[in-house]
Amino acid sequence: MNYWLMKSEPESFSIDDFMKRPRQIEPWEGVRNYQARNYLRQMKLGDKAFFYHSNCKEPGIVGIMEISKEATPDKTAFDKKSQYYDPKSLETNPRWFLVHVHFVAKFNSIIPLHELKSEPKLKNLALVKTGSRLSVMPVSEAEWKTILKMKI
DNA sequence: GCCAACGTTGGC
DNA sequence: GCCAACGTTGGC
Repeated sequence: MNYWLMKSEPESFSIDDFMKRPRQIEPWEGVRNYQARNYLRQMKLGDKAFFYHSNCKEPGIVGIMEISKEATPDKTAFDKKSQYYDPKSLETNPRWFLVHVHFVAKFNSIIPLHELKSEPKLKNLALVKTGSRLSVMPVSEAEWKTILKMKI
């Protein structure tokens, strides 16, 4: 099994929004970065991912989700009315992909970014490297376990 | 294929 | 809201 970390801005989609969804299966739309896209395409059914809140008052890891469907074309790229529309992504040759995820757990408390940064075992995690803007990134099994131990 | 200009991300 | 550090675009 592979492990991942995926960012979401809580103002558009938070862990609480995720919990409230009755079927709790969501398309992870709108990734428009090639490196992140390539990671999405590597994801396998049953892989687990940390849910990370970005661009907010308290950035950090807030829970866990699981990949419920492997990569398929992100159809919002074909939709002129979508904020994620990309005229260069053609239905005959899609540029952007998404995975579907389902909710697994919300942590009792956030693991804040500053704690992740101060943990030496996580120094290779893309998230804590200066200037990293990746919204989808791999997490090693060792890093996954380290982060789980940081929960209160 | 270089690289300046521009747009975006995301912590602070 | 600021702005550094990125990624992308497009002229040449």
